[in-house]
Amino acid sequence: MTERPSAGAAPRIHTSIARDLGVAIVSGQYQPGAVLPGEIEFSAQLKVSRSAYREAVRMLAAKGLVESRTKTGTRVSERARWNMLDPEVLAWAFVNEPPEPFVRSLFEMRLIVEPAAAALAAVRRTEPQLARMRQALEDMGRHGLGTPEGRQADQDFHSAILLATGNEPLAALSSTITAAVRWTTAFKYRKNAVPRDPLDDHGAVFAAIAAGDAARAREAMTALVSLALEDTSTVLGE
Amino acid sequence: MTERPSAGAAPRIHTSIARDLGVAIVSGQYQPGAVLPGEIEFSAQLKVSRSAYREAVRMLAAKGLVESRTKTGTRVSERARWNMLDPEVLAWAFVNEPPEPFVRSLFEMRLIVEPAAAALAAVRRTEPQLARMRQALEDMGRHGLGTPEGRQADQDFHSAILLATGNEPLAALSSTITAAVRWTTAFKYRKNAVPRDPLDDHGAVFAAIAAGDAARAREAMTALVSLALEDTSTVLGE
DNA sequence: CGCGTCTATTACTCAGACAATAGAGGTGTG
DNA sequence: CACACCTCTATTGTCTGAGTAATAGACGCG
Repeated sequence: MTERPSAGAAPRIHTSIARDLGVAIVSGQYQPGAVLPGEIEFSAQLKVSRSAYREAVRMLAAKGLVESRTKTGTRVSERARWNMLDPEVLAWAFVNEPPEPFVRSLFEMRLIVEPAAAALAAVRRTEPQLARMRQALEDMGRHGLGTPEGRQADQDFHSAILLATGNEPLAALSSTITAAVRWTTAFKYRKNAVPRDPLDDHGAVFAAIAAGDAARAREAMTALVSLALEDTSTVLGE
Repeated sequence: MTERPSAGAAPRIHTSIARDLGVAIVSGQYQPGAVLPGEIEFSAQLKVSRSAYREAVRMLAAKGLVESRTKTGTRVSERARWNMLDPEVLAWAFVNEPPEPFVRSLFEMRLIVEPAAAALAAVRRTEPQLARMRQALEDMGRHGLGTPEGRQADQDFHSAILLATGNEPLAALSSTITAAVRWTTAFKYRKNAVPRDPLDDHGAVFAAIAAGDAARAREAMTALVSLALEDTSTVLGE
């Protein structure tokens, strides 16, 4: 991308409060249906002003995690209302170790979306988009997935494909899927389970997209995600 | 669902401000990169307090529509950062007539996600989930898509299938897809283009899921969405 | 012409008050 | 005793006004 994601942003209190509360909620520390302490009490407890606390709650409400009503208070929404596709919510889910079925669900979603996206991208990709995939692939090879640069390149590769579908809602899944890629990859390396080098898999996808071969792109991407799931499964202890 | 969606909620100022601004942004009234007027000026212009205005901005920021930084001000984010899968953002996009390629993209996404979801649901659905689909189907038949009740039943049907995949991230797409269903259906009827009765298509999907036949469920759902796209296409003037 | 410094602008944070709402519990009436 | 209605209170919502912190851009210096 054109700018670094986590640089230059000063730490704002309402943001960090939202993050802390969000993590607590998605990790089950506050169960759905539970009501948070009142604004005055809770904001005092957190040592912040009521305004800052309220802004944090508004952010969580915008992501579907909580609902506020007068007199009733602010309560954690039922899980079905959570916006799990929101990149931030997904990131919060990976702060603590997420439950194994959840990780599996993410791969299942990737297995549905990414092969189809690769097929579309094979037909619609523009030259600059292709160049971006090539660049990402090259960076992956140079740095390896052990380095932050390499992982960034991995995410860029997947993101570029979704972007190349020319489908805005699909592209919106890009941030979700790259987040999933990021956390699962980091997860694997945290466990010191060094997997196969996935460079060949990525290369096959790229070749198919470059050739404009939709069917082959779909197959190659299916293989890629399946193998990534296998790698992760061994780490999850199956 | 267990509760009415739009009932019992008192109109809160920050919510309506967020809605108005959100609509203005997604409809292109504020271009990406444009900076909004300063907090003090803009809140005065909107005749609300700074707190209410700020809470509205926090909500928009949580959905990726704007970014605030000191000195720079609050500016509209680039479209790629927008969380188009957020149900509210999607709803805002349909307040004004959305561009035709966007509607088409939504159907393209549904064509990717829903058949796969139907296939999963055919294998994993529980008896209560099946009952909910049956109920929704029945309601659709009784009320017809011309009535709000019938449309609600249509959404419930699609929602129930996504829920029955047992995949939480996929289920999160439920609110997005039902929103898409809702607006495109309303759109068709607004144009007085009364389409075929889609009840048979839905019935075929249900039968396949009830029978546990994943392949047939996938095909039936593909047919359903394709036909819905055709109906919408004629309205869009092709 | 490059680079550090200064300043003005902007969002951010805080504090305290009042309004509006909804639930609880009491009250009156049949 | 049952039930509808009313009041009362706790909680979020809204407003005002002030002060703080960060930073983009101007400015001056080497």
